[in-house]
Amino acid sequence: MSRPSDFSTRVHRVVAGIPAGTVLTYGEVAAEAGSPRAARAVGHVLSAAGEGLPWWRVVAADGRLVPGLEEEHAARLQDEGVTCGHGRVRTVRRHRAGGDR
DNA sequence: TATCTGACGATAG
DNA sequence: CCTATCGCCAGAT
Repeated sequence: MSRPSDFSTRVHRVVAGIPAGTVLTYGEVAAEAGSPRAARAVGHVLSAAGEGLPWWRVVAADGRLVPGLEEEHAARLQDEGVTCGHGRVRTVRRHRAGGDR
């Protein structure tokens, strides 16, 4: 069957598996998808993704939110328990223990 | 098939 | 804080 590349499917699967209140970085998602260097490709996939995919749970490595959708992104994150500020994530509940930095 | 673009990451200045 | 550069990958034209 035609598949939109294993990557896009992998990314969709990973992002859809992110628990609420948790945020992962593009690099983390890319690594989970099978390519730790495909952070850029992940962003591309998310931009092409539609509803059903919690793209807002994916943020940049430096905590930066999506350019152009900072309001939307921040609103959704805060709705799940993530605090944001100035287009940037504040409190992050990473899927990895340890806390934030 | 080639080229450009982009919701990236890291380093350097 | 900012911009600039390199490296990486997938999608669109």
